[in-house]
Amino acid sequence: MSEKETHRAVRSGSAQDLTLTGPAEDYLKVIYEIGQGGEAAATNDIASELGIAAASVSGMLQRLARLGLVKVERYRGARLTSTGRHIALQLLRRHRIIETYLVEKLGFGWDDVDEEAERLEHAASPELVERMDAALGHPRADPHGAPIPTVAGRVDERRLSTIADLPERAVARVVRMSDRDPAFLRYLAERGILPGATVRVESREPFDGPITLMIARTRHTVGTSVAARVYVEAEKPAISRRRRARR
Amino acid sequence: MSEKETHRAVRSGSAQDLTLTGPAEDYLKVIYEIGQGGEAAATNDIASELGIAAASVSGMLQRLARLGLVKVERYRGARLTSTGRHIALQLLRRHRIIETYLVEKLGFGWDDVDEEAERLEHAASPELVERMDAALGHPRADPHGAPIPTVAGRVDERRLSTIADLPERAVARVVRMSDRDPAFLRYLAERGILPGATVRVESREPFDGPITLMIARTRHTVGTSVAARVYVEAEKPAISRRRRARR
DNA sequence: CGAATAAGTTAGGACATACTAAAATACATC
DNA sequence: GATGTATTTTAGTATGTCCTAACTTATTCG
Repeated sequence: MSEKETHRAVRSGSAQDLTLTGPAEDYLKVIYEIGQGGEAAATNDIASELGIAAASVSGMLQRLARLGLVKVERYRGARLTSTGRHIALQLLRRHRIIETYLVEKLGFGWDDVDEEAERLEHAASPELVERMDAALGHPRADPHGAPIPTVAGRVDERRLSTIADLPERAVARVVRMSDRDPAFLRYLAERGILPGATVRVESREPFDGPITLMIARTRHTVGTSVAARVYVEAEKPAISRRRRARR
Repeated sequence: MSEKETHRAVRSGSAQDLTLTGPAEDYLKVIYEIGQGGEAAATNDIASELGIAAASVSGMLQRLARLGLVKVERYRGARLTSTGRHIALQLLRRHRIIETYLVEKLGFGWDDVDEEAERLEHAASPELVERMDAALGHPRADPHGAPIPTVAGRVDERRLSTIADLPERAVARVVRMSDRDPAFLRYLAERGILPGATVRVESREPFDGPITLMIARTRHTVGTSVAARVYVEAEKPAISRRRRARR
């Protein structure tokens, strides 16, 4: 049977018969996001990501551990169990499908959509999410380039480099950007830094100085804190490959 | 400033700067629905509508009274203030627009949609609801015939009669039906009892006995508890009027 | 009218979530 | 390896929501 659930009627958790509250789901999500590279998520990092006090996180981690969703090493941080991971991925799936739906079908701005999805993801039933997914034609990524996990919980977890990692003269394709801050997203959009765009690093100032980029034949200079939040992939341009093979 | 809100991040309440939790919103909604005719909503009625203990309602009513959303007369029931009424109407607007959207745009069954909307209405921002409303072309009623309040809080509150009120040989147009119970809605749909349908009372058995109806040239017999949950409006059919006038 | 019943309220708890303040542990550095 | 700082946990408290059990008020009916 499921845990006692006092307030919050939330649709049933995907994996088990387990029904989680909205806040509990949020913990799992940020633990997943922080712990991407396999490391444990630190209490403080979870707290600052959720905007709550570290002490509150300690308490909740114990609860999640009791539920078998995370493993906690005292003073060392938390790691998702496979059940916890599965729930987190379903939540990400929900979030990203909802975001995409709001942008594609209801005309929301890409900078504006995260907050709305943040609330809806806890209320939307699996059925609703699958219907949205079908209406969208089963997209692979959300408007910010984040990959959408499958119902089975599979997702592309490659660690991408950011513009801040690129050497001078490198050419790369923008894949994804962090999506929380609307002002940041508007800043990017104004400069054509969108998923799919090609950027070339013209020059970099030392000591984490500004980076000058060429985007769609226009030069733009951005700071490192911006550059570090834009993920890119090496261009694999079919043309140059073919050309090389021919020669 | 707004009330302290511990858990539950809910989009801001429409009227004031006041932000309510989901459960609190639900109380306002059922108090509105019960108190339609201007009477106070009894504690027990609220409790059974929400599926909780009467004692819990007493407590919550005091809280809502403190917030200025209801007026409570001890041992006599609760009545919405104008602020409370406004919030309740906005919630109904949300609920009904969401229901309509889910049916029209995402292929949900009309019998199936209430529960989903029940959860989403607490998470959807006013902006989302307005976008759905626009996408639907500003419908006046939801799929069960319930009128959608305007943003200003106006709504058709005429008290309709039900099939159970109709005398023999009466002809009426189905306007609306209660929407909670999926099985009930499927039962109606199978018999063509849908908003807009015309029904004629063929015969009624006394002592609240079954009622035989003619719907789209087919005879159906229904019990009074069904008949009492289907709201109708007098047909204003030029034909039958003319006939009577002739006699 | 007065007693039985129905309806509503208070008392006392539980649980999930959050807080602050104080104590415990870990880490980094001399 | 001792010590200072940063991180984490514990202790104690608050709020919203709900419960059961016991009490109070209202209503109904002989």
